Amino acid sequence: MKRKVSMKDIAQKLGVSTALVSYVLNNQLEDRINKETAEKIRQLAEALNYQPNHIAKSLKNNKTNTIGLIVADISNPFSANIARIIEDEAKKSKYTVIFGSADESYKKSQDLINVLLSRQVDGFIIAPAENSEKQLLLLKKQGVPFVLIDRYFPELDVDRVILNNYKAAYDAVTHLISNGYRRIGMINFNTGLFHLQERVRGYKEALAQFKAEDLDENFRTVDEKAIKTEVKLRIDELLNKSEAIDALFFGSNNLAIEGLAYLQSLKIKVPDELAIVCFDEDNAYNLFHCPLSYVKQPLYEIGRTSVEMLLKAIAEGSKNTNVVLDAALMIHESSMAVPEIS
Amino acid sequence: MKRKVSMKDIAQKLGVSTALVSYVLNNQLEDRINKETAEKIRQLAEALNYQPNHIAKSLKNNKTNTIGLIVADISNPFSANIARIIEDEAKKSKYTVIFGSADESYKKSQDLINVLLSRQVDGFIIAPAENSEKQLLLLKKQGVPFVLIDRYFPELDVDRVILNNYKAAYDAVTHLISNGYRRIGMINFNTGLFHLQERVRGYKEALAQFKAEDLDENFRTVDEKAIKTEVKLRIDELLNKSEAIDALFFGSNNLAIEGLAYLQSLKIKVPDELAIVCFDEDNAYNLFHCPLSYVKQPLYEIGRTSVEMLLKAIAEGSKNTNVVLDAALMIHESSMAVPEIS
DNA sequence: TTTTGTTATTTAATCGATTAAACATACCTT
DNA sequence: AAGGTATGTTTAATCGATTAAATAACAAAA
Repeated sequence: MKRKVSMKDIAQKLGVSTALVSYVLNNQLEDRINKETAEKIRQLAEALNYQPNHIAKSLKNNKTNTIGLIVADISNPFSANIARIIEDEAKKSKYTVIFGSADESYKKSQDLINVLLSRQVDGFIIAPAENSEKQLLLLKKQGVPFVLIDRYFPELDVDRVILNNYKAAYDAVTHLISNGYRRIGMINFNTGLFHLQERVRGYKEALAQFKAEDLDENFRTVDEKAIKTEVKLRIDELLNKSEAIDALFFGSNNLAIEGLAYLQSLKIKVPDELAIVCFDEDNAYNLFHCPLSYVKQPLYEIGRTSVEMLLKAIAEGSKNTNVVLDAALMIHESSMAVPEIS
Repeated sequence: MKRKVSMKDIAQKLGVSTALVSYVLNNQLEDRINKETAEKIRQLAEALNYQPNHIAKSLKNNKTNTIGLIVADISNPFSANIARIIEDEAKKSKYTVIFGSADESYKKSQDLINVLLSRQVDGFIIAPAENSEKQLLLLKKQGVPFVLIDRYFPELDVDRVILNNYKAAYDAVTHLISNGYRRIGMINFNTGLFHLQERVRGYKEALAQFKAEDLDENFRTVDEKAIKTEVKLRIDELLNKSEAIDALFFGSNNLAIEGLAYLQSLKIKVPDELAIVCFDEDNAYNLFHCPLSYVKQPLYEIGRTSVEMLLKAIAEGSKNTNVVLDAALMIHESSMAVPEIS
C-alpha cells in the first residue's frame, strides 16, 4: 500500500511547520492564522487528498472513537438488526463499531474483550454470555465504560438497556388465556440467562391466574446446542400428552423458527389446532401459513439508548443507569381462534 | 477510564528500559537477554495484567491487523452470515473486523471507505454498491488491498470472489423446464448490478431452449426501495395474465421473502398452482407451507476465500485473482409438482 | 597488554498527529 | 525610546511501542 499523505508532507511542500498544518486543518487558532497561508494549506490538503491518520490521533488523544460491540452471534437476525441500529447511531457521533460474536461462551467473550481493549475501544455494548458476571465486574473495576443490552445480571449494578421480559411474557400468555386457551405450553432454552428466566416467570405467573398447581406441566426446555432435534422432541411431548396443549409460547426467535418449521411439517393448523405466540420479530414469520402473534422488542430504542448511554458513560463516567423498555404484543391470527364450545 | 498499564510502567518498576521490556514481551533477542531479568519482566507484566496498546503498535508498524468489511446492510441475513464467517476467518489470523453498511449508496460507500481508510485498515472486503466502480478504481490506484465479494464489475480487474450467477440461474430455470413448467416467471431487482443481470441472462438463456421469442414476457423487476409494494404488483401481473405463469423464480432472498409472504396471503398452493425456486438460503424458507427449492450460495467458501485472498494481497500485493464459485441447486417440493397432463 | 568476542542492556529515533509555550515581527501608545 | 499588544508561526514534548545502533562490562585470545 502506498504511503499515505501526512501533515508533514503538506508542511514540507509549503515550507511551514506541521503544527500550523494541524491548526489549520482542525480549524483552531483561526483568528491568529494568516488567511492566505490557511487557504494554501487547505488547498494542498485537498489536492493531495489528505486523510488524517486516525491511529496517530487516537494515540495522542487516548481516544479511538470506536465502540466494541459484543453479541452472541452476528449472524442471528436479532443481533444483526441491533448491530445495524448501533452502527447508524454510532456514526451520528463519529463513532465506528468493531464487532465480535461470543457464541454464548464466556471464554470467547473474554478473549474478545481483551482484543478490543488492546485496540483501545472507548467502550463496549455487550449482550453478555452466560456466566460472564466476573469479567464484567472486572471491566467495571478497570473503569471501562460499557452498557449491557438484551441480557443482564440482576445483581450487577451497571448501565443496561433491557426489556421487561417478565411483563412481555406475562402479557403474551394472559392474552392467550383471555382468548380461551387453557393448556398453554412454553418452550424455552435450558439456560441460566436471567432474561430468559424472567420470561418463564411471566409465563408461570400468568398461568397461575387460573391454574393453582403444576405450572411446569406444559413447560419445556431445550439445549441451545441441540436446538433442532430437541425442539421437535419437546413439541412431540406437548402434543402427544393425554391433554395436549392448545397453545404454545416460544421463548425466542430461534426457538420459534425451529418450532414453527416443525409444526409446518406436521401440517398442524394454526390457530385451529394450536395457537401460537412467538418471542421476537422475524422476517420469516411472514411465510408461515397463519399470520403470527409475537412479542416485539423495541430494537431501535434499545440500539439508540445503548449508544447514547455509552457515549455519556465515556464522557462523564457511568451512572449505572437501568433502562427497562416494554415490548409490544403484536396480535395476529395465530392466537385468535374462536375457542370451540364443547 | 483508568490509564492502562504500559511498558514504561513495567520498565520503571523494575528499573530497566522500555526497550528491554519490549524485547522480552515479544520474545525477541532471546539468546541475549538475561533469563532472570526476562522472567521478572514477564511476571510483572502478568501481575499488572499488561495489555499491549495495539494503537501504538499500529502507528509504529503501519499495520493495524484490521479488515474493513463493507456490505449492503449488515441486518440482511446474507450479509450477516458472511460477516460472521469473515469474522471467524479473520480471527484465525489475528485480524479484527470493522464493518459498515453502504445501503446500495455509492455516496455512503465512499464515506465508509474514507472513514475506514483514515483508521488505517489493512484492507477491505467489499460487496460493492451500484455505480461504485470509480471509487474502487481509485482504491486500486492508491494501492489499497481489497477483495470484492458477491457483486462485481466485469471490466474491473481486481481480486474478487463471486458466484457463477449465470449458471446458477440457468440451472434453476432448466430444472423447472425439465419438470414440465413452461410459463416461468422471474422477479428481479430493477438494478444495474452486474451479478443480478447475470441471473437474468441465465434465466433467459434457459428459457430460450424452448421458447424462441419474447423472453421478457414473464420477466419483471421491482425497485429496491419499494420492494414491498412492487413485488405484490408484479406477482399480480404475472398471475392475472391470460396465460398465467406456472412457475416463479425469485432473483434474491429479499424478493423471495416478500413474494412468498404475498403468495401465502393469496393462499396460492405451491407447487400445485405455482412452482417456486428462490435465490439464496434463508431460515425463513422453512416456515413456508411447502419445502422450497433454492439456489444455495457457498457462503463459507466465499468468506474463507475472500479473507485468504485479502491477507495474501496485504502481504504480497494483489494478483487480481478472479475466483468464481458454483452455487448448489437445492431441490425440494416447491418445484417438483407432477405436471398435469392436459 | 591489546584486541576480539560475548553477553546484557540502553539510547534515541521513529510512526503521525496534537498543543502548550516560546519566539519573532510589526504596530501602537505614552 | 521603552513597553505593550496583536499577529503569525515554530519548537519541542507527548502518546506507547519498536528497533537499529550504541554502549558497557567482562572474558578469552593473540
